[in-house]
Amino acid sequence: MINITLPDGAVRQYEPGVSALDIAKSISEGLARKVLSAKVNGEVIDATRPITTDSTLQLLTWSDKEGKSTMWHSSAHLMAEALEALYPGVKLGIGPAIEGGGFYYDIDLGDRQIGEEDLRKIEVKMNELAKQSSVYVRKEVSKADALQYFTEKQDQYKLELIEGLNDGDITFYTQGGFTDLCKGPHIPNTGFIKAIKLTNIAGAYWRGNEKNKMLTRIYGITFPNQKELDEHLTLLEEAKKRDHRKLGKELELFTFSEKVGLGLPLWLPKGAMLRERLQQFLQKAQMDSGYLPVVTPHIGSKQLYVTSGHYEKYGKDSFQPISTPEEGEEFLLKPMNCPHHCEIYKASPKSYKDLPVRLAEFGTVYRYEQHGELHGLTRVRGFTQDDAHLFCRPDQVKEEFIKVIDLVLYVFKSLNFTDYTAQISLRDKEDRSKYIGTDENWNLAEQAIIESAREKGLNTVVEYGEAAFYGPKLDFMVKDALGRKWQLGTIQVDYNLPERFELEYIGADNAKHRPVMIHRAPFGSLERFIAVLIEHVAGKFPLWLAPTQVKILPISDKSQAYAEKVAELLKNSEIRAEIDDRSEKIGKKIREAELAKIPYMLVLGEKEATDNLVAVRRQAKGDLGTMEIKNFIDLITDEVINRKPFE
RNA sequence: GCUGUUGUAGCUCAGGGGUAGAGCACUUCCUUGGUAAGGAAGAGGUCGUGAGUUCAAUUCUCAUCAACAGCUCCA
Repeated sequence: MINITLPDGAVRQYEPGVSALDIAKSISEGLARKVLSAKVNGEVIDATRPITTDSTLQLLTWSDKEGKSTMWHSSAHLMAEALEALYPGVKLGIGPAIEGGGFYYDIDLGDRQIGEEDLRKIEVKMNELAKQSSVYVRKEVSKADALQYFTEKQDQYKLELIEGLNDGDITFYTQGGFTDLCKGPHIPNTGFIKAIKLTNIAGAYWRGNEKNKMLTRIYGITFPNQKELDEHLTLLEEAKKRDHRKLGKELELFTFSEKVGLGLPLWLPKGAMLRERLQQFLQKAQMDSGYLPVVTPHIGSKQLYVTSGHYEKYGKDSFQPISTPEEGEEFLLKPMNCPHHCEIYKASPKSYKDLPVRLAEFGTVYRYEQHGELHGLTRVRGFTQDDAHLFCRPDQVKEEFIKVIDLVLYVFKSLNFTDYTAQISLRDKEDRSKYIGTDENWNLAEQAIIESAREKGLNTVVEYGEAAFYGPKLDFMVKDALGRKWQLGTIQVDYNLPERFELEYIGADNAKHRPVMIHRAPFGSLERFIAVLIEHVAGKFPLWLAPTQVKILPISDKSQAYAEKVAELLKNSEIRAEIDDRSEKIGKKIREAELAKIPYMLVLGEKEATDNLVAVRRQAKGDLGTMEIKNFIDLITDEVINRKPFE
């Protein structure tokens, strides 16, 4: 007998060779019907695999992340089965579950093209196959057999995958008439898949390489019942309503113009006010933390970027140099502020007592982004970084780095960004050719980041190959309405630029030393930050940021004079208020202010004018009753000072 | 840049081989109304751009530009 330890600590005894599904059945039939896969000694496997030794066991169902993942991966196989049935000769690439939910399969349809109608047909076929409750059968195969199978099938993609695998590690899974190369795990049978939705078709390069053939990727998602699918679709609809591109237009925050150029946002008055609020907020925090403001031009001589190394790395993929008409001098639109700041550092000799020097600038930069990359405000060609560069002594690096983490966390906290991941972006483990600088410096920098993040107790993930070409980064990633991840705050340790610019300070020993540079931007860029902010708050900005805080709604033009008086009082208290003096009914004025997501509305009529009161209405909440003007001002001021969220 | 989808009024969208329509917004007039849409009239578009097919193209075909989804990229 073997001992099976369950998550609650209970230990049960079974015959060797028992499966997770058998164990589930021994607990309850109901549970057994829900088991999708199992975690045995920390490894997720088929619920039907035999367990032969003492083990810990967690039964995975739809409520577990890994359970969902198993279901979706099996759904990808089900889709592949349907595709083979509908389109004989289709070649299959890979078909995994996706982290954010659902699955895809990359396929080569040859000369065939498919569209939306085809997706519906495939869904029908999948449903038909699912109903057969075909069992997913696992089989270990030798490399030779695996190669032979897919050679007969003439599937070069699978053959390529098998070539990269070791003999002995290869398994096939078969359900119904379909067999795929797969390491598993899978759900017990296709009958678990009750609701299917294929969402979209897109192109994807084989193995993610631009030089390879582009395959057709079909995305889908499945659920154990129709209700959950419907809920999921509703949720997607809701998310689309929070899209910053849609809200940016509706709330008149920003716009784009083809004539101005792609990816070059135009900030409208309300958006500009929001932006300025954020800038002032961060400027204040930076002033308090010993940063010094600097201002640098939007272009810099090409030589500046040759020195920094950016020209060699990105010169070809940048806006090309602009030249003077007579002398043929060459300048680049600045794609980053660091080189300029290095030259500011160099403007005067530095003593070790001067360090750290913290130079801050809201620097607008221009980068050539591939056409297909442009995306609302999150990926643009002209944007403003809340940039700063800290020049410090090696012994100050960690302390400074930690202070920067604190600043980023302060910013995130002030804006209620609680759901972020701190990503430690290091060099690619194999390919180091794309990085500049010595191994020694890289190791120092990577070490500094890892230690600082650990000391701050950040919840981190390490990503190899995500470092900048000159140094490792600590990136703060936040998701948008649709769950796509974006990098906002970033902190980078850099030993390279100080060398390239020959930055120095005189140490206590009266000798020259090289400072270390820290790049940091808590927002990342104002554009991207605001985009994510809009989606997070669904356009309902906290009062301290709201472009218009109060809309004054006189009931008729008899109350116009009183409305103006109230507006004046609010203005004196630095409250951003507007009067809606149109000859419209109060109901309509309220409706429009509600839709514009204005936090507070003041309904002013003859009653209020007589008693010197304001009737307050809160967006989405309704009538709050009347109060003294002074009390209303206090209410607003308190909410602004404490940076309360909208609720 | 690549694959696919889309492109009609300021916005959201309908239509369709015989040179265009709705709602909202806008302008004017009437209305002075108490917590999510008062009424009337008016103005507004060479149907993304260019070419081809046709007696005739906004509609069909091709190219091109842009947006969207994904891929690749992201100093």
